[in-house]
Amino acid sequence: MKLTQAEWRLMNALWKKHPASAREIVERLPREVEWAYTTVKTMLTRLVDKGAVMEHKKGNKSIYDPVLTRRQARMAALKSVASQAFDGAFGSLIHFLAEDENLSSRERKRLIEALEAGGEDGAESKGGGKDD
Amino acid sequence: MKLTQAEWRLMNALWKKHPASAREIVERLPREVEWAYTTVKTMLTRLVDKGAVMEHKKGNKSIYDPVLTRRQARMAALKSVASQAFDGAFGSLIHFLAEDENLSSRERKRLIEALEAGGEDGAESKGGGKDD
DNA sequence: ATGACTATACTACAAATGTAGAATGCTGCA
DNA sequence: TGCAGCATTCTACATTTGTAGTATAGTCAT
Repeated sequence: MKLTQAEWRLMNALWKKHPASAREIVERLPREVEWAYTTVKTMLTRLVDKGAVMEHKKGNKSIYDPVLTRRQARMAALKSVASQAFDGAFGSLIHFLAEDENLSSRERKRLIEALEAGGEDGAESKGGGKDD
Repeated sequence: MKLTQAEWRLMNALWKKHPASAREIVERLPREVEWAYTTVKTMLTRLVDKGAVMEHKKGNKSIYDPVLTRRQARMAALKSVASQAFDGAFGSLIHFLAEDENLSSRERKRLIEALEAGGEDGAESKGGGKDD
């Protein structure tokens, strides 16, 4: 499931806390984003059509929940970049990043740790992955 | 400079070897991509308009060279994903990848090495980065 | 020269994306 | 019990993206 720029904004707001009404979502959007309420509604409808979001009526008003998880969306975004820009090779993407000289050495250290830890399928896979 | 999916295809073909004529580019596209010659021309024109490619007339025919380097394009793509999907934090993006259990431990090892090596601003910054 | 190609330039058009207004309907309060 | 205000639904429209056709013009071999 690929999200567009505008859709990411919406989804980010929804993932923050849900279920949420359109009104709540509007309020949570970053300051720079000044969308009309109806704009948000339109996009929510499109997201529902795409199956990324679920709509549920509480009386006459709609509340929304994500169906697509943040993790899934992130994965999809990265896969798409990898395939376009790195010959589909994830490794090559990561390598590119690892070489980025703008990465601070603090970051570097933390990453190395994450990499070392990530390998052992210990804590992660047992369902504890916070997903949305 | 952000490239679209189709533009990535063109640019990938152009980066392979340049300068190149539209005809040559068409031929280098991956098999699945069966674009009409004029389609490629149209897109090349758009890329020239965007400033990603440079056009140079040799007699009556056009030959093209990338202006945007592969490295730049990759950076831009990753920045865009980071900003949309990872709160703008590069580190967080990398972290996400580091945790991906599908990463083989060979990959993992290579990355750790790259990270350890990448820190020392040795060979890289002195202009040796192969760019396109 | 003229015909067969090939290249370029211009135009077209559908689908996706970003953005929002107008019409209509509910709802709670003065 | 009617209106002010918010929600929902429909419709609209500009821009970007993907894809290609047509018309025109240069070129090379006969």
